Amino acid sequence: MNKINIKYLAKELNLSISTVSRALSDSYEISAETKAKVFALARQLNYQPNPNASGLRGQKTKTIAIVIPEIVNDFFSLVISGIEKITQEKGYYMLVYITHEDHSMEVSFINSLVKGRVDGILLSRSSEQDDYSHLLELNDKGIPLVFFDRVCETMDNVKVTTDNYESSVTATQHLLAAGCRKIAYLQAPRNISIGQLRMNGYLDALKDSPGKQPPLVLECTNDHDENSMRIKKMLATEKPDGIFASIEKLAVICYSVCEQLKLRIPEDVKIISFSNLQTASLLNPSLTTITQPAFDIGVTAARELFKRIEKKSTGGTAEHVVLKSLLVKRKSTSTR
Amino acid sequence: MNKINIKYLAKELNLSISTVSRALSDSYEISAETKAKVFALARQLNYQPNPNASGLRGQKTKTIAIVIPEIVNDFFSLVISGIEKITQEKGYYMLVYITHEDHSMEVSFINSLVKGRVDGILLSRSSEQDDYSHLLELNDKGIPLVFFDRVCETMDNVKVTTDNYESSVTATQHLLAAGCRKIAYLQAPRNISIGQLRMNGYLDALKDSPGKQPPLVLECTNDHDENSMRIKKMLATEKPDGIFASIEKLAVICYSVCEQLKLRIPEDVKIISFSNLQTASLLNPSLTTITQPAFDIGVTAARELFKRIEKKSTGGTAEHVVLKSLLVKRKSTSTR
DNA sequence: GCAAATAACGGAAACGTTTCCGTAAAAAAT
DNA sequence: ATTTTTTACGGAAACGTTTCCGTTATTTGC
Repeated sequence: MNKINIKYLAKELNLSISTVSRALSDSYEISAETKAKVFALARQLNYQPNPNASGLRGQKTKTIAIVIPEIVNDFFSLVISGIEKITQEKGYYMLVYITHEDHSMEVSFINSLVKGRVDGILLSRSSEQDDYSHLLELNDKGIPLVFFDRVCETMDNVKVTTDNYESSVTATQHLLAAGCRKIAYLQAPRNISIGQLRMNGYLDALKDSPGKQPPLVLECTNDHDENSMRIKKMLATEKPDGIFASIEKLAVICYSVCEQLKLRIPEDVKIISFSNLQTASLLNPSLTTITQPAFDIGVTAARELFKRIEKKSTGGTAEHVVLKSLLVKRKSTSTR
Repeated sequence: MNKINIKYLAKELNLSISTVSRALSDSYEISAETKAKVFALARQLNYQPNPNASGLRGQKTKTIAIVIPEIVNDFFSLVISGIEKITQEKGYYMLVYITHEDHSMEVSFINSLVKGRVDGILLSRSSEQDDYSHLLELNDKGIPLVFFDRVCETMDNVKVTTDNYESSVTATQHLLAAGCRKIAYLQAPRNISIGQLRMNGYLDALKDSPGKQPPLVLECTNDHDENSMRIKKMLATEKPDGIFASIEKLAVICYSVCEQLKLRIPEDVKIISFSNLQTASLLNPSLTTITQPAFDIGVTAARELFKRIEKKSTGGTAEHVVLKSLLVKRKSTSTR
């Protein structure tokens, strides 16, 4: 039924297959009149080249893959938006894969991509395991790979992140300036690359502070209820007057826990968090955030990827693009 | 460099190409020993079939497309999650396209898919224009198409929606029971299929109410600031004591506007909205919602799609699956 | 005015699968 | 003991492109 292929066009126009193909790709070898005729018929019949055939022949797919840990999350949604914008501009397709923070899913998915299903990959690592042989294989096969947000420090690929360390310093200083004397840091589970940077920012800011208050780090897990319990216990025993959540999810838990413990925000405890929550300003009370330029991260990462795809030079200058996050002050850290 | 194909395996094992291919697909024509040998080597060399080649030969792509109006939205994120779950189970890939509520983008994307890039399509319509010839073409070409949420009523494809009408009745009755005497309905822009159903529920609920209060419908646009202005004006002049937002975005605007006008929620005006906001319970005040089973919508729609893909019978029984939404009562409609 | 360059096109190979068809040997049926 | 069936495999076509190599005409160079 789908007989509108090059062969059909060729027969219809009394031309050879190669001529039609060349005409469609606007080759210089074809006369203007012939091109016009071919284009006219192609448009009239709504000819669309078979992607499998061109992909098979040219080893191109016009498709990129994006691998993320989760999707019900405004940060990743915004990143996807940004990537999608560039992808559409370039006329490419976007394959989405969600690892659900499961390293083995990341591995199996990447392994299924090494065979030329996509022209390039955008990746935010699931959990920061030491094992990244599956990613090295991509480099071996020459498939461009660009990291964003949760990168692999030890690999020599392009990375797009934000100024995690500096932002953490800023956030901590903001809490200090708001009068906090005991600031707890909620550490996100298993993601060394950004997690370590953020924590270092917190630690260093405390170290440089006038009061030199000792750090109070609460390690969190991937389990919501477990985190809730730990935070509740920490709030009850340690009684911090400031909380710095390294990820949004933990800040949200704090809100619930504070309500349970009848702790008032910001009077009893001030809260700040890395977050891209669209409704941050509508929360009760509105949440002070370090907001990452998520959309720009997507745009930038995609642009970097297409540079490699088009140049076909995967190696070489492995830049590290760092975008700036923004401190948005709201009521959860207000002094009154 | 990517020389690990069937031909290579065949040469290595001293077998013919066809034998290897059949062994890999577990054909009954191949002896157990041969299969074992082939599998062993394939696994050892991490052989992955070339998707373009199999796609070209078999007209299969192991890929589906999902087309949505936007992605920075918990409803659609959750739907994607559900779809992705099934897609992973089936070993398929998922192409994502965002139309940004632009009908022409929907058309051009669908047109680029008719040529066998995907085995099936999941679609939530952008704006409900009358023109759906591009979708009819999919049926002509035999590419399975399943609608979800924003469906095309007049087409004979599978549709997965929620009980929009009944939920709207419930929501309106909830406001009535909370004592509202003047309930405004915020109508979402341009999407007849669910929009009309939801509004009808509101209208009918009012009609059947004891007070028989007249309807108060505010038509909204796709422009945030414009909506904000209209809502502010409506609140100031009409002074409703209840607001029923047909989509989440409009409810969020109400929160901002109410703050500007110093209107207290729920004392001065109660608000209910269709919404899948994850942070609904953390808003100031927490928002009463009609919550759609977004994840289930994704799962169901994907299952329906795979039924058609596997049966290869696009026509036939075009069911309409209706899932139930849930009324979650929170403070924005509390009576005290 | 003849060799050389160019313009415009056709034939066919190649990409990696899957599958139709064929066929030798072994097993089963008569 | 011969015919028929089954088992297990090989050869080659086909999917729809792109591109390498020709091959004619026509134009250009000298």
